[in-house]
Amino acid sequence: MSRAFYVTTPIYYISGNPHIGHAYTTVVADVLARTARTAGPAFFLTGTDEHGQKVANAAAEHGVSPQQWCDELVPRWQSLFAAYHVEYDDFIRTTQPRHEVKVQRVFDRLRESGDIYLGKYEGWYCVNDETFWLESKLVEGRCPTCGREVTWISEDDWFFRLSKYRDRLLAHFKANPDWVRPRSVYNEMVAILEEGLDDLSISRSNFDWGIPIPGGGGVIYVWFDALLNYITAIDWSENDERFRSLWPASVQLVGKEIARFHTIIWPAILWALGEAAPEMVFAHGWITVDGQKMGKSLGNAVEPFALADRFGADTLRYFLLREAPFGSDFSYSEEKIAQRRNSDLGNDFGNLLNRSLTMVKKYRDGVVPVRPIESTFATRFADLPQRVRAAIFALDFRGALETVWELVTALNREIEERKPWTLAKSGSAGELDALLYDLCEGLRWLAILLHPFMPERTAAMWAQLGLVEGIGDDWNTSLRWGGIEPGTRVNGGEVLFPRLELAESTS
RNA sequence: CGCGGGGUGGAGCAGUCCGGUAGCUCGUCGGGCUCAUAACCCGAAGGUCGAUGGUUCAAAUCCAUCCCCCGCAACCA
Repeated sequence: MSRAFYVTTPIYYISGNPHIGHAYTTVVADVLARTARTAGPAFFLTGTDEHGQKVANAAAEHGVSPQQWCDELVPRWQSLFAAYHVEYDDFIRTTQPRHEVKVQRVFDRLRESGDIYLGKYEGWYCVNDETFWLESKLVEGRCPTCGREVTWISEDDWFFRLSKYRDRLLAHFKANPDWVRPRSVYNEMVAILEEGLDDLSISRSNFDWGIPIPGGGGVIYVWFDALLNYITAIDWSENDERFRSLWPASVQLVGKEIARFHTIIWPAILWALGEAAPEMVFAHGWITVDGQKMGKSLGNAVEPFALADRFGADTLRYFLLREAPFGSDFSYSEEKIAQRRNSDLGNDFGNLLNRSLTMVKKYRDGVVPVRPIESTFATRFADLPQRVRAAIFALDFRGALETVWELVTALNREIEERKPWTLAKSGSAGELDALLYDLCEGLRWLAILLHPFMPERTAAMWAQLGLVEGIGDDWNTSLRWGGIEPGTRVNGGEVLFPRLELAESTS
């Protein structure tokens, strides 16, 4: 049995509320998973990262225990994903026993094998940032990030022997130039490796909100804990058959700021355990606002729930994937969302549905006419599904959508060229039948092809076409020209993407 | 000399790795059509590809220097 397509998002650190960036990554994973499911088994994991001092602090500020804090926040993340029509297969929380026992098991095994050892950590430490600094990084003896005083710390810590894997990592990068994408991130990681690696301190003893180190001696460093979620969730060390059916992951999505954890530390940990590195780590760019990075600390984070209410989740999903090449930063603005919505979704796509169904009703009493003997569309777009799918699996979502739009444009053009209103008047019934059939069939294709991107709107469209099931079926069978049954009664209905009036722009 | 990304018609971007008519979307202007969400279709205008120098028959693309913007630097996707 071949392995399932396994895609992961980072697990989200719940020191605050979710913002649109979290929805972005998760939506991308959802599109991948939905597309993969049209070809075979797929598994989509997301979740929350709940340990560490910042969570403990946030909880303390609100007068609740860290566990209570997490329990209250997790539903917000889950409802965010629901609001964006994300269907994950599993949601892991790092405070769940299924995770904690396996993290401790990893710790024990690596301590036995010698990849985790007890050493002495000495250095300058900034309490505020929870960060150790090299003497050379300090700015006038103070923390380079927050400017506060740093203190000299000397303590016994557990270390992961990261340096041991440096040569193997470098060789892995050289041998697999596409395993980390995009290229810019790959280059950056290679540069880091070429500079050399230090062993990684993986224990913390100045706070206790974390997974206890087996045998005592503090808690496990939150990143070491968090990275392991990708294998603890799929039964590593407990159900080998299941684990082997999913690991190594097909695609692990991360933000570019955490690429080093996922492409250097993570494979090293996996190798220490005797497991394979993921097949691909893709580090995407940031959504920026006015050219500035969006984030909690800047206070310019976009509130994702109100946005979904205002524009519709599917419009946002489309916008996020269409606007920029995946991997690059892109700037966000409501004006751009509205433009995409009106132009691509309303004018081109939604209006195509509307005008086509109107004609079917007007000229053929709402019934899909007889199948034409042959259709130029059948040959012209025979390879469209493969091209779309290939682009999606290459994580070129913009390219995939542009490819789909070739069909949108072709159908609009076909109407213009063959002038059904003239055919109706001149009594060219056969020709009109053939055209209307192709339009309905083309719309059926569009609903299927766009379903991974806009699951809700395409489902509505499916119903308007008078279709009931099969929108998510295997493309190999569903995307053959001529699939819609003659005699199908179309329903029509609400305008799919009503035009949005743009806010008056004075600039 | 910390690391990295970017500067292409009015706006936003692709193209740069593997030199050889500068492409796309939006906007603007003109025309067509009337099935449709003033939507759709056709056509046009508009760029010395950040600057300078170099390599070459040929540079947005390769090399060098410089200017400007931005991100990262062990707990922000």
